[in-house]
Amino acid sequence: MIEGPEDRVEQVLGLVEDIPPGRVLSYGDVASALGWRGARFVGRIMAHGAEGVPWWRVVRIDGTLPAPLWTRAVAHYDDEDTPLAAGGRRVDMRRARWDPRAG
DNA sequence: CTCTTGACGCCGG
DNA sequence: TCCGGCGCCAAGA
Repeated sequence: MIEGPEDRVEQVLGLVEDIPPGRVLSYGDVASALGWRGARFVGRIMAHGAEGVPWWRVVRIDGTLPAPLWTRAVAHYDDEDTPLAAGGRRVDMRRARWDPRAG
């Protein structure tokens, strides 16, 4: 199976769409789940082609997102009852982190 | 080809 | 807990 850049984008977006409401994955989680180690590369894909996918379900390892994005994401977290921590300033990774293998 | 730029992550202080 | 520094790796200039 030969994988080009296009396929990798498809794999990332496909996995992101599978994340259940109220749960999240870190950029690194997405990368390792697909067998890579470039978390930044996942971030780059999200920044460029994440239209149409639940982008707010992919956060940093510490449960945060860049300020401008966090502002928009909070509304979704409220909808999906995503567990937050630190006074609503970050996702509670211990409870919200999803295991792609367990499904 | 070299240098800069990130929706990242780990390690000190 | 909150920065700052450094490594990482593909894309663009």
